[in-house]
Amino acid sequence: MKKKTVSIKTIAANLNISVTTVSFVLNGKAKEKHISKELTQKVLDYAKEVNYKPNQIAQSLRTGKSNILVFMVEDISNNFFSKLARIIEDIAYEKGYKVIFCSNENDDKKSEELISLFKYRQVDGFIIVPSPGIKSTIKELIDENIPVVLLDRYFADLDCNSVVIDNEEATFNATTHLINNKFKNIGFITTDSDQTQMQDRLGGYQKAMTKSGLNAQVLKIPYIATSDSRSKDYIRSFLKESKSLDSVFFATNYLAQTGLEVFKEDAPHLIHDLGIIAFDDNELFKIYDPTITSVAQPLFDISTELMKLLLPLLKRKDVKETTKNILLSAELKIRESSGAKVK
Amino acid sequence: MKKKTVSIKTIAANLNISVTTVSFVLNGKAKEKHISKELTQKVLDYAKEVNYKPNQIAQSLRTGKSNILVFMVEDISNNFFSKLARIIEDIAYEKGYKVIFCSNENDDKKSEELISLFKYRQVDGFIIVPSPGIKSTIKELIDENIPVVLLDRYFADLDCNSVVIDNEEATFNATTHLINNKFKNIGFITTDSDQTQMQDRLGGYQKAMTKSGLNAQVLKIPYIATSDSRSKDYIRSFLKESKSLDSVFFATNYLAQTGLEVFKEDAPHLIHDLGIIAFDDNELFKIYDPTITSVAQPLFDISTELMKLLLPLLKRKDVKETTKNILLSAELKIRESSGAKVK
DNA sequence: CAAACATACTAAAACGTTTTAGTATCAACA
DNA sequence: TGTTGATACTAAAACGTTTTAGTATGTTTG
Repeated sequence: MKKKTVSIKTIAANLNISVTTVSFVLNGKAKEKHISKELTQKVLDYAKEVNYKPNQIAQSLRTGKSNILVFMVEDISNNFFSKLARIIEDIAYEKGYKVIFCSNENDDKKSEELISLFKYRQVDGFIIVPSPGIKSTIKELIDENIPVVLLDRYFADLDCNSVVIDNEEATFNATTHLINNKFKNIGFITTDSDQTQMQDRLGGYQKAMTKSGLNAQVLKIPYIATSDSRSKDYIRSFLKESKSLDSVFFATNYLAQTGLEVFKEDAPHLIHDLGIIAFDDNELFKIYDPTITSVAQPLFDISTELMKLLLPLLKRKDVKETTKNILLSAELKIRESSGAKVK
Repeated sequence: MKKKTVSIKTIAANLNISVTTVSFVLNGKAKEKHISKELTQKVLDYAKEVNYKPNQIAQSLRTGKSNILVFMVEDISNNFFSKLARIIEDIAYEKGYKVIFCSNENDDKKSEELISLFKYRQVDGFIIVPSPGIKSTIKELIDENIPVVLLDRYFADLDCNSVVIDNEEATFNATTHLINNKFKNIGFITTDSDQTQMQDRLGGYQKAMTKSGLNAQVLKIPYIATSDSRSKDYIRSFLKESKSLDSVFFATNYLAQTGLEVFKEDAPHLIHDLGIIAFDDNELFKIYDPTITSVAQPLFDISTELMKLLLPLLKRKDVKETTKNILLSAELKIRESSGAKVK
């Protein structure tokens, strides 16, 4: 009935030895600390018998390590981030870390609150998709020697570990692919954001257009208008204004989704008539009609690189010694929607 | 340089009072414990000045509460679960709880490992999508007075809080909808699982078929074969064997995805010719061609009901007092794919 | 004027670990 | 014979809180 949780203390008491000895044995320091073979075995056996599990809270308090990592993204329900989360979860658990996920909605205030929250919760490390204005907060973390790796975007003039894809290369290649397929009036639909990933994506598109002597046609949707209804209106106007468009490049997965919805609602034929490329792949793109060409980020590589950066930092005394910026290439999944079916 | 973290002890020392007093004030017990207005204010002011944040690990150790909840699902990268996660995250944070997500892959061993892990990590409560064989593990949790709410499925003969949708009603209605639209040879593609949610879904389908005097045609794909390639083969055979099928009902979102892929690969016309319903909605279904009819689970209601059950338990002494089993209705999103376009 | 009560504050234990700085015993060496 | 060194073990502090059980005053009350 009164099933007391078994602690090191109870083990020590029941075996008539000190807690120190028990602790040493349980931490595998028996040899080093000159605990006899017999006693060591006795403790081990007894611990197993009573199913002893260390109280990790107590361990954390004493050691200052919580074995908890934070994975902070824009929105955990976004397919891209949840897929990453799944992979990171596996790697972390294998290494004895648990992961707390949270969504910052790309909002500075929320990001800062969450970071502060977890800092005082003594988490061991952060993987962060930073909102635009938290450079100084990130810097503080680093200065306090707390391991951080940035994901998806970074701050140009902040020396911080990061894993991002080569967005410029990706959109350059994708745009070039459209151009090679005889598309000429390629519209680029993006968000009005200063963040590196969006700037780079825009840059790659512009570079490809310029290189081919084509006219860039860009729609920047204010970030506030990400709510479906309003961004649909922006897209509608854009399509109306630039009547000559023969193809559209969506710079994020949710924009692609919204855009396809607009097509579906207003003029279904556009889905077949226009060339379409979406940034970020989706499982359903390959079974859409037409199948949708997309820029697929290497989920597995991103996750493993993130953890390859973060894990060593957790052991390190000085976090700042070496910072690395990993740049990965995205893969263009060429499907029907970018095919050579010019009007 | 030497930025010592500020603790209750340093506050007490600097103010020349006892830690007890500081603790009382900081916990809002000043009045109750007869701390004078002046001193109370002094402590409050000083704490703010030095930006004191309690060490939650220490608090947890002392109080036995971690303010951490576990949200354990089959696969956090599955759209259904990640959407739920996002909502639950918000509710939890608002109430001062953090959430650890984990994926059990519907595997008993992994589920048990994770539960054990978190139990000894002193999490305050669990939301669990249980794998088939962990009834006794769940029972142990309850017996140890640890708050648990089951999600999506449950154990028939275990008295445990749960939030599930009325799967039988949902598939009954959906199947009936197909029947009303003149479909007669309706195939039901599901997994070979004994779990309640799958049994109920099958049951609802069968009930509707029987009621209309139609012949049930069911494909049960072994759970092990959930890997794409093998389940595709099962679906292919099923379509070949039952040549007369005029419609298909997919019992899970990943089966729908796999099925649509098979159509796309083998006989694209089927997507338009067959009646199609998928269990679980997907953002892209409403922009597919044809748009796909689906059974949409009420994500918001499920999440809020889960938290409405769990939160009070966290405060309660005895978890077993009242257990509630919440049954929610799913919504049939009627779209083109189930329309009256019989061959 | 003593007992009772209210007010203002605190010492110290407790939560369950880890780790430093020991002690005690015995053998070996010189 | 006394120092050195290895072996086997432990007491107690520390991590930062919360909380129980106080103490020391001053103020009513019968």
